[in-house]
Amino acid sequence: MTASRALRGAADVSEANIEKVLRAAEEIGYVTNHLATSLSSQTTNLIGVVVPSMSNVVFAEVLAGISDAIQQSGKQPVFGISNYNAEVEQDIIRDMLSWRPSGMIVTGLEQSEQSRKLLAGAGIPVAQIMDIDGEAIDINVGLSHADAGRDMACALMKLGRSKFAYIGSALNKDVRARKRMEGFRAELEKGGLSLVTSRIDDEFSSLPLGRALTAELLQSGVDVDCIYYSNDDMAAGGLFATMAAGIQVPQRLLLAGFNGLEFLEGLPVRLATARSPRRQIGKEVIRILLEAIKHPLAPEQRRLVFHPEIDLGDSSF
Amino acid sequence: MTASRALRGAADVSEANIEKVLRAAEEIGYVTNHLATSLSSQTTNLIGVVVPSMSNVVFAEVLAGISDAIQQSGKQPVFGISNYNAEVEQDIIRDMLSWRPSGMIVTGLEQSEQSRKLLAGAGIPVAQIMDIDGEAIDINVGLSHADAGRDMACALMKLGRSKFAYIGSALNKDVRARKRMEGFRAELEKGGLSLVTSRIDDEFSSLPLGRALTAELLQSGVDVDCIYYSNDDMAAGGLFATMAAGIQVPQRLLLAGFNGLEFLEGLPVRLATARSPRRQIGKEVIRILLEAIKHPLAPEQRRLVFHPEIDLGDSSF
DNA sequence: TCTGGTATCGATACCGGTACCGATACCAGT
DNA sequence: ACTGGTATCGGTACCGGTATCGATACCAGA
Repeated sequence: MTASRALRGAADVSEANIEKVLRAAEEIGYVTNHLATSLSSQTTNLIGVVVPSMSNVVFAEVLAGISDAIQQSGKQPVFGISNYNAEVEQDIIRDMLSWRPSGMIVTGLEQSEQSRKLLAGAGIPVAQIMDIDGEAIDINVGLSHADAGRDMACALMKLGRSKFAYIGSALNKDVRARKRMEGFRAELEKGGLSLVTSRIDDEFSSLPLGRALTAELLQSGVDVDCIYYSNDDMAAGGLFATMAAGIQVPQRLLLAGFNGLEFLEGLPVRLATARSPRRQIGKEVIRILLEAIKHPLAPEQRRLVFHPEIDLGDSSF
Repeated sequence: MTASRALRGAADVSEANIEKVLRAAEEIGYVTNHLATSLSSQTTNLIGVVVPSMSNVVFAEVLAGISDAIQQSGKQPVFGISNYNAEVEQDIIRDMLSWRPSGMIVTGLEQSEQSRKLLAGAGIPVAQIMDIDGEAIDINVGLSHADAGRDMACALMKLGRSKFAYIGSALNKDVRARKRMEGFRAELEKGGLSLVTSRIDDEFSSLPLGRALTAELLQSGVDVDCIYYSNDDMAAGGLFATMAAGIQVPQRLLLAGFNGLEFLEGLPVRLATARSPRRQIGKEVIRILLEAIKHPLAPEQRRLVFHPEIDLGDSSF
């Protein structure tokens, strides 16, 4: 017991003994067994985090935000990747819960029925991030993607654009991209307009895919003056398709994406986009979750909504 | 005990009892306590994985490869991010070991003395990935970055280029980029050449940074016909700087990067690069590690070297 | 000298599983 | 009836810590 206390820096141990224990620990290369610690104390320092993908910079940055914010707290994040698959997600959640984490963070609001039940019944704070269009289990930090789509449509119409196309990918998997598209379309219709055409692929979004779909659309000869993309990667690909086709962006054709990724700033043309507060979401969800671990939170403290700022880039005039 | 056996699907339990136990478990929402399981059985299904960054697509893809390959095995990866900081890495390693994982994967060969001691003394298989230029603790899967730099220099000289510049960033942190640069320079010198100029920044590599450094170099008026970048992101940024300056790539100025990232395929010009086998490294290190967990491996089985293939893109003629 | 307070220490019972091994039931063979 | 094998089950110790609480030593004050 004295050794245990000494190692944990607890009170009620004499200096001499602390010294002795630490030296002995050093000597034998002692490493705490967290399994025993956690089992015995009935608490862990684990925070489970489930995201759909890591190749996507957006989630990489959310995780970075989480990593940073969690540093001081003594907690440790454990990451899982669901590959946009609800069943995989459910397995990951079940597995994470079996380690008795002190909190959970999952992406989006669309978990399987079983996942929701597991999370709700775990007796720990659960945060759903990125999206707020739907009903949350407990804590909810994110933005309205439907609104993001609407806002962009609104801004683009204000710039005088009227012949819109949409280019996206994997909408069946990426719920949030779909919500943006639907919001975008709804707003167009409110303005008396509608999508002239669209291209939607099953693959995941990427720069080359954006380029290919855009090239195809341009070749089809349809007359459009603005393309809304599922995200920045796709839009950047679109830019290169227009460059190859000799089309002036944004003068003749305005391209708009979503996320406000850093690499946009290096492109030949500054495309329109909306900045998603990725790092901030990571940071804030940790702050709220850590509080919730300490004591129950009021409903209004369990929800944090961000409003992404639209950046029209070179398209602003 | 019967319940324990039934839940684990072990032998020696009657059908009737299995049924009964499973139903009861379902009813009370039983979730295994992995802490207890692991403490008792003295083994875990955890594999610790430490990478320097996740925003970098390269590591995201390595992790994806690891995730995929590990699926069937019943093991579970636990990721940690060191932010290119050896002290942070050491803390992460110590913390991971305290969970008694059955294997560890760390990035690169340059760990702190203490980290190496911890890993070597953990009594589990340890794999170091990405880099092979140095001495490994146990298992080593990767490529020679020094060779990658040399090979690229060799290929570029063969194309008749002679006035070389280097543009890179954060070389003090990114050891592998530095090794490429050094290999590149060594090979130039072997060919009787040397770097005309170079630009090295302290920030992490990014497309905008590559663009800025390249623009600066171009403005300085130094006469070069080829720039070697620390990686593809930087090179892509360089491409946009040359486009803005009206310089023909690759005819007048050849740009070369490293990694062979997917997004290069969407750019207006196909830059020179060398494909790093990122997913494969992830896949193979898991294969080897899982074997090593089962039984000790001979030295030659503990080392796997990849040879990145050079792709000159549009520069090939 | 006795009492009570403070600082320090250690015995013991868990935490929730699994390994190990002995117990039990049942059946076939002799 | 007895023996031995097989299938199934459960008691007990233990994994490596921590919580709890009582024991001990020492000192100041009455």
